[in-house]
Amino acid sequence: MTELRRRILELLWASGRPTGAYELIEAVTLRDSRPVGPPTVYRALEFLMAQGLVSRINSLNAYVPCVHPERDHDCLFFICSRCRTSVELEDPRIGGLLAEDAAVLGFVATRRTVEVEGMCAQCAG
Amino acid sequence: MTELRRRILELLWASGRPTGAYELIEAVTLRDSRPVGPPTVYRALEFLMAQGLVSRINSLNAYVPCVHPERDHDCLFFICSRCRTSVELEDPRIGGLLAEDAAVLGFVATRRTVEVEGMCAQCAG
DNA sequence: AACGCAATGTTATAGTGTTGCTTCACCCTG
DNA sequence: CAGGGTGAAGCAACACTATAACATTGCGTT
Repeated sequence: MTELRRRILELLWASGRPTGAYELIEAVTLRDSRPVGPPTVYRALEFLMAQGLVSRINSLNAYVPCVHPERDHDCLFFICSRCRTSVELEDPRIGGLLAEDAAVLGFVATRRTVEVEGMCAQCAG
Repeated sequence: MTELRRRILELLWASGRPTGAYELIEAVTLRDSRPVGPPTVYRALEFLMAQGLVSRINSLNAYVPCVHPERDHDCLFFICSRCRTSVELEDPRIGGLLAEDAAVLGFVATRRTVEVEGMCAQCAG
């Protein structure tokens, strides 16, 4: 864990919502008062994802800090289209069903993406 | 359903694997011997998705024809990283669990993305 | 000092998607 | 048939997301 990587993780936590790579580039550039290129940030994100500290939300092209880095993440995301927040949840039953379906197909799974878009409780009123 | 939209749907079926928008642009351009711009293809894809005839695979930025356009699609995708094919499956139990989890959060779901990456039976040997 | 290695910097470019506006074809109505 | 409305498609430019290729830095080891 290096300075840059820690910084990006902090920025993600501080942001409180899924954050795009270019937003992070801008934020790091501002905070450190020096230009940071895309590859630098993408590499840091790649590292953080490999550690399970960050997840990518495919339907938004954005990144979020992972709530429970310690465990294997079976996590699903609920993404509010209104306020742009996301909630991460753990539901092992879903992983179980996916594993079951994969087994039927003879499919060897390596990664899962489960994302639900809609309106959060706050925004739905 | 217009000529262009039908053509794009045919190309997707013919391709047999998740296909990127720019691949489709190229294919239509070749087949019709005239240049087709991105907006044209993206609009057609949007239409086809609205009809439930096509789904977008977020983790690949690619599009696939939907296997069962008639039903509400609760579908999940198993995507082979080796041969680049994808298999669509229907498992209502997953939709059920997601609805349950959403209800706990007070979340009003509108769209789901469930994608599993790995190796298909053929490629896994 | 010389080397090896991992992380980061730099520049350019590839890939994906959208905006805004125009043009076309068709259908409807008078 | 003329005029007007509508939805689709054409077109140019641009915005956003991500990667390639190569150079540099810094640090630990020998």
